[in-house]
Amino acid sequence: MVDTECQADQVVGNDQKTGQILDAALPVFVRFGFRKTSMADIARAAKISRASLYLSFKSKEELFRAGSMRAHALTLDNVAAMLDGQGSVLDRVEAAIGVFQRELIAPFGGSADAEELFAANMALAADITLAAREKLLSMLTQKLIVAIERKEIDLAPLQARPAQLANIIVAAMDGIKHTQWSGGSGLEDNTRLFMRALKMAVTPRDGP
Amino acid sequence: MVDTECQADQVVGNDQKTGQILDAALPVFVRFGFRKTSMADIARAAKISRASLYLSFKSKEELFRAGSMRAHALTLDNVAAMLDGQGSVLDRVEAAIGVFQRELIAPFGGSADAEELFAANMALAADITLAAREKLLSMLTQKLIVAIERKEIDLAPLQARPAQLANIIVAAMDGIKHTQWSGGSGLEDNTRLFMRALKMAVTPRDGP
DNA sequence: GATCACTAGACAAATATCGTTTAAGTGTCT
DNA sequence: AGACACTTAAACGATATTTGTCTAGTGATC
Repeated sequence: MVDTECQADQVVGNDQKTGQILDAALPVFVRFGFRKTSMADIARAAKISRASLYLSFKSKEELFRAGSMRAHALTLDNVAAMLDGQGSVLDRVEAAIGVFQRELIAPFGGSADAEELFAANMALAADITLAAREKLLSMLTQKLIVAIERKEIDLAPLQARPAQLANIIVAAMDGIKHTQWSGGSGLEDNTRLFMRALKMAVTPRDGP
Repeated sequence: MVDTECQADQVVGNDQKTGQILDAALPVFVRFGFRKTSMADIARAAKISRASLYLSFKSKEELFRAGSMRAHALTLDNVAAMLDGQGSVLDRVEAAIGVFQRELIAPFGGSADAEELFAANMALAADITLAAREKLLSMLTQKLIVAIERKEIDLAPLQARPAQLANIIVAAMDGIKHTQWSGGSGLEDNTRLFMRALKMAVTPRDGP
């Protein structure tokens, strides 16, 4: 599909210059959407010339793809950090998903242009988004497996395998997100409610 | 310079349709600035066809002028209400100026596009902005005169006439505004500080 | 059925943007 | 000084978008 050779370099901080450009470009994209954001806008935000942009990225599309990739990579780092933190598995999972939501969904939250940016992302960088979702899924699954081994949670009553559980968590998160876009109460509230229910379902009972 | 015949009709609620359009258009202008806002954007926001926009406004410029006029008119109404409220003159003046700042300055606050919108406003609707400033000035002056008659304040120590005092209040507000645009602490804090100082200067002393 | 308010769509002209190229401007290293 | 890498402003043709106008409708109300 897409050549991944040069992209990996431009994701985080490998190339310092591209990183700075993307850091400046992302807020502009978030604010104006893809279509209304011009290369001149990005150049101004990054405090370099428009010509220099084309030294680092060969098109607006590639720049956007790199930006999307960077945003996803940085968020996944933070998600991983959350999963390695303190507390019970499900608390950490909840916190991790909170990070994922806040950093990749909330910024575009609700406004009309959010749709455009989301659509552009799917049109130009669907593979990146899906890959990030896969990564999130595997990280969650891994943590769940560890928790099961430590008998911190028990999936037997649910008759679910770890990957399945991780799957419905992410799916629910996604569903809640889209619900909220059509106007609802709180994005985080619904997520927490779901996690609370889940926690009750998988917590081992010491009793008979 | 500018024919004021049809403008007065389109300011507040005289023509209901134009009012609805402007209410929808103003946030779009505030968000994207004049240049990046297209007639299609406004039509979408107002939930009417692009063609219909031209039935109410003969150009994007005229629509913007009408929008600017409406914003100023509505704000001046609120300012007048504040000036007719409770409390001492200077408290009411402070509150009124707070309204003026919040509704006409803060929305465009600080961001890079604010400059563009402000510049567009001055290029296309300078007369409206200046007229609003005149109106504000005369309203303040009127209230100060009444307060002086009631011996609520005393301008003699300052050796200032009411119009002069109103003038420096508005001028200071303007200066504070521009200072804050270059990044500072609080717009309202500085305004309040100024008003506090002013209050001490004009409050009559009962003593010897 | 006539009238009214509105709309979708097409249209030329004006404007904006994209991506490329050129020539010149930086500063650094030898 | 000269070679060098890096950046830039300016200009370019090629598209793409926006503006403002116009026509041929649609649907509701009288």
